[in-house]
Amino acid sequence: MLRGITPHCLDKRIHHVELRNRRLRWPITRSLPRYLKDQKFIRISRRAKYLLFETVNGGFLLHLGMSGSLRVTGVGQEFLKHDHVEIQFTDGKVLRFNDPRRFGCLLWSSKDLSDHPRLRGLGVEPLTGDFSASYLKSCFKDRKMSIKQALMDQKIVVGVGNIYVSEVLFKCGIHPVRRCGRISVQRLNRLVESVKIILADAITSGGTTIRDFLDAKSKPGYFSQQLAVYGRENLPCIRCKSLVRRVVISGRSTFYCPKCQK
DNA sequence: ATCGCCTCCTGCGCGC
DNA sequence: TGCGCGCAGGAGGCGA
Repeated sequence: MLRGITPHCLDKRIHHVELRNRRLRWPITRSLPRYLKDQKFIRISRRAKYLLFETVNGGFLLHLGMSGSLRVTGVGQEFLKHDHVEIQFTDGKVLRFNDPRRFGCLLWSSKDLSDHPRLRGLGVEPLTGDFSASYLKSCFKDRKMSIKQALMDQKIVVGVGNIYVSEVLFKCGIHPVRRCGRISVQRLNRLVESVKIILADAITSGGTTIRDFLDAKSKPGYFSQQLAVYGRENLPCIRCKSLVRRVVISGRSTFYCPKCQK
């Protein structure tokens, strides 16, 4: 994602910004076109599920929600349904933000973006050394919530969504309703390993490649045929053939094998 | 402090 | 064939 966008947008003069629909999760500031005109993005980075676009005078956080996507195309190309923002560069390229469900957001701030309230208090990045069994042990100490909820808590670790949490817990053999504070360090080690493998896998197989950004609509980054348990209620577990169960935890479907996961 | 539940929105798949 | 309903997801925010 980041690598696909950056070469087309970094250090390019912004010629014009078109706001076609401001009503996302939070309204996009009306002033965005004025703020960005004649500026350049001097840094484009990522934190958790946010992309950070910075100019010398401020910048914005962009969250894709679950249905959002970014495209790089040429000026004058036909708009797609749900293209909400277009940023035109002086070289004739444009960046478009499309989000059918409008769960995403674009938040302008004139202050240091890394200090933004939306980023404050976020947990560690899962694919770094900060995410470890000892880290989880300290987070989970005296906590009663289920391991499923704990893994999806962005204040603990970022990037684990509802689909992948089922996959992770299946892979390491932990029951989704198990209390997080009552898991041995040995099992936490397996859990950490599973998170890293599942997420790295997801990025490789479903993550958007650089090529996808040029005039192609990118699809959500997961493919149901590669999911081991998610969505497989009453189908045989791929490991032991027991029937996969579905439970609702904090309002979200959760899938697990009653025999493989304890 | 911590946790459970509701909410936003659109597209899709299902059943009638 | 067509319509309408219910569900799916990330994460803030509120009430208990």
